[in-house]
Amino acid sequence: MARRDQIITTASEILEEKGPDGLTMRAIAERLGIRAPSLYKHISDKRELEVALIADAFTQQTTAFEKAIAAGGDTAMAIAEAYRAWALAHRHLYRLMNDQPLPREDLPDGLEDRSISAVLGAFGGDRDVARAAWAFAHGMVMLELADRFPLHADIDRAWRVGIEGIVSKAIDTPNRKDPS
Amino acid sequence: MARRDQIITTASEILEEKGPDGLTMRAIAERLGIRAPSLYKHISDKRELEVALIADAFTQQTTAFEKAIAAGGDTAMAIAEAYRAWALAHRHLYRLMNDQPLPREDLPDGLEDRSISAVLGAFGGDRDVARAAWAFAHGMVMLELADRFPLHADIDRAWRVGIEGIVSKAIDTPNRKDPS
DNA sequence: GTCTATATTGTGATAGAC
DNA sequence: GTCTATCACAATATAGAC
Repeated sequence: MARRDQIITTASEILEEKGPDGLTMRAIAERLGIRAPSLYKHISDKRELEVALIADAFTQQTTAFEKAIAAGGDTAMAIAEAYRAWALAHRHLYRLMNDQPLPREDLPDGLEDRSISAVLGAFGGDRDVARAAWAFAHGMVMLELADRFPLHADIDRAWRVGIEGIVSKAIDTPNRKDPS
Repeated sequence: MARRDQIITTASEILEEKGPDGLTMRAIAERLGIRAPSLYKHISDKRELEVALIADAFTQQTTAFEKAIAAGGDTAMAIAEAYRAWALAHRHLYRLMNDQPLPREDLPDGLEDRSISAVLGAFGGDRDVARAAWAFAHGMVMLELADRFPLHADIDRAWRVGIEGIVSKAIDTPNRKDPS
């Protein structure tokens, strides 16, 4: 594996283990057995590293959606479960990729379209409904990651209520298209 | 105004203007015309300051809900609009208060109950439905604050779809109570 | 492609004089 | 309750030798 790829892989491991504050150039270098300044022979700055992590994350997430849809069943709920599972398994990466504007220029070509078209069918092709479902899922995940739900809260039922309620609006108006 | 209160007020102004990275002890002191070490005669550390900001924020937000409800109309949608408006007007404070576990011990007594009971009626008294609505609102706001919606997205319609869809689940099962 | 040495900048916080 | 002086630490990044 090329050194650059090792650096990115190592960075992603450290991010998940130690959180964003633990992701320092020194920490990456140390785990690779080299000194921090040597990293700059392979990447130009830390931001380039973050962007690479975000791009990888999106590819992973899209693949997870496609798998969930291929498995069949209630599509919207299956996507929601895949969304939650992926986020909880990559909590720091999830925040990194969703807490700032998308670096679209640096994402693999066509990835965003691939992700959207995988998911859109489950919401009657209505992009506003799909966006509402996305926002709901994002909110549920962020609140769970931040430990903001009370202990006794029935998180599974909140997911069902939200997804079913929003999907029902898609069925009401199945032919709406996105303005462009 | 007591010095301690001046410090908290100043901190909140700086947070909103410069974001969390701009909120330094030196910046607060400078705006007050004193030196940073002097702040420690009034507060014990920076965390105490943050907690005070969070407590103030909750009081403000709860009052905003109560006003929206008192104004009448579609209650759930009115609360949603108040939620969005408050968050957009206090973007950094909003993140500070929702991105970490609640420091419940340091909040004014009864405030959380006051907020919940104000809002719960709009969701048929069903706490899971109310939680779903909260998550939806949180997700919408976070994505809007992070600039993650495309320019042409119809954000108002997404809000309507989400709130109406979730509220409809409350009407389906109006008598459900929270487990305790 | 790695190293050492270092620049630069920043943070929260304490000691002790006045 | 304010000050000066300073600690202790950490971060990203560059220069230049090897």
